[in-house]
Amino acid sequence: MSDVRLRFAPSPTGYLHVGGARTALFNWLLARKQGGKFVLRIEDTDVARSTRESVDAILQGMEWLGLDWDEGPFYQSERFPVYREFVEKLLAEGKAYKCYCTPEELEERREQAMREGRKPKYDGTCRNRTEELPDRPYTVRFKAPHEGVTAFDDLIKGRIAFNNEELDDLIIQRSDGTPTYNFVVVIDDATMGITTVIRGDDHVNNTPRQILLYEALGYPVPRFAHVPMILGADKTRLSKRHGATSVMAYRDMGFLPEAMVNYLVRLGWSHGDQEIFSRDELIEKFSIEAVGKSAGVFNPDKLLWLNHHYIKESAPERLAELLVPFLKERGVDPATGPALPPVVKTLQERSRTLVEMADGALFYYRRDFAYEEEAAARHLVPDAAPLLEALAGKLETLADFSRAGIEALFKEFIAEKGIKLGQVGPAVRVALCGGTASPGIYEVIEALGREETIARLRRAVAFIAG
RNA sequence: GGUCCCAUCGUCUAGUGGUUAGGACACCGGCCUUUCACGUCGGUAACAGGGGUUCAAGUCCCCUUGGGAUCACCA
Repeated sequence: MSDVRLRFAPSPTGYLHVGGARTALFNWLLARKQGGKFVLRIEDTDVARSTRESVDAILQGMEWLGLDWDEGPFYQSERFPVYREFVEKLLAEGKAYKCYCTPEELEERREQAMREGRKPKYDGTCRNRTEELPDRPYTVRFKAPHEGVTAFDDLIKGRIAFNNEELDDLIIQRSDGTPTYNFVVVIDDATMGITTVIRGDDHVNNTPRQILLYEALGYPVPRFAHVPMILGADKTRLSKRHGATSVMAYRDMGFLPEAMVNYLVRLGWSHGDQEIFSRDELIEKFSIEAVGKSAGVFNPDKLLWLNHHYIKESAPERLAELLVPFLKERGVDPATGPALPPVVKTLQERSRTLVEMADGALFYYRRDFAYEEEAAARHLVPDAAPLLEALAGKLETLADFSRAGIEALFKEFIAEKGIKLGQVGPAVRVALCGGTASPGIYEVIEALGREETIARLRRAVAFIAG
């Protein structure tokens, strides 16, 4: 147990995307590794863009990935009084001031500054105003120092320094009385006792002004770790046009959460040459310092490979359960055919996703499937009919109806007939599965069961007969 | 444009001054095999460029180039 506290603070304006999920994962991992607390905070100060559905989608994504939180979710929209209090405090202490400049004036000065080649920052018109202007709308600005340097040691990027003259007096409260982002993050992280802030590196430029705020407020400055963003194949920010960006979309495409977690953590982080990590191993081995500094390209192929790996490793019973919705989507009720776990077992090695597995399982549950034309023409030929019929007869009386027993029967059968497996195997395969790509025929027969196997063999015989 | 960040195979990365620059995905070949896969063996493929520092530089420093982030009464 330690007093380390981390947080994930998404704004609920959409689903949980892979970038956010990775940030959440890093936070969660570090919290678990150090025996600290992981708090979840919903940044919904922008009431117009925030939705309940989005909050639910984010929570659902976190749950799917197995990222549980110890405190929260806290909602910023419920903490406005707290923020107001801190604004008043800064105002009273002279660390903030009321600014009466209108958006139009600001915009105009900004443009003029740009034209004259100066920095487009607040000119400080109201900074030293002594009298109040009642009845005029105002924003509250933080009085930032104009000199000196604000620096911090980023856990990922190393030391980063900014000259304070680059910063201007940021607005902490809008004219409608609501607080702004850079202010509430600081108040929240400070009052929630967050010790390490892990977030996307699009926030590094916000960090110095936030540090100044911590100092003005008298709170200790947390440690920062800015994680690089995730890119698409063309090296631009990952977006929908690169494919799915929602983690739940990956579940729907048949990915396992452990594959997603393993993929996400290895994108930007490594531990020697190791590629596969169990959850416990990650908690043990993860370290934020080992996260790389540069942005990384999201590689669907590698995700697929990892998913395939975890599908091969998973218990058939678990996979069977996860597979049901995919089967139903395809109009198959697994209760009407062979038991699912044995079926899954025949498909694990050749399925990279549950979608592929569901497609591969269809033939087990469809009795009147059409044979693939070319396969039927090549293998369901007159010569094969007596062999299939003989096989059906032998199978009827087979005592040991297991994979091994079935294989022994086939060996015996081809020895008797003086043929090779290649002369009857393909026909059996087409008869049973409808096509030429399938699991091994012994496994298929075992999974299908005696009765169904015989029925399919005889159906093929009838098909050959015309 | 200002500020800040980044830079090893196509991609994810190992590498903390001395390596035949390693692994993984993808790709290509061999083997295995009743199909498809799995597996296995092997192969192609990288230090952005230029200056320093050093006996020695992918590793340290500087510059260039290239990418990116950010500059709101959005988060």
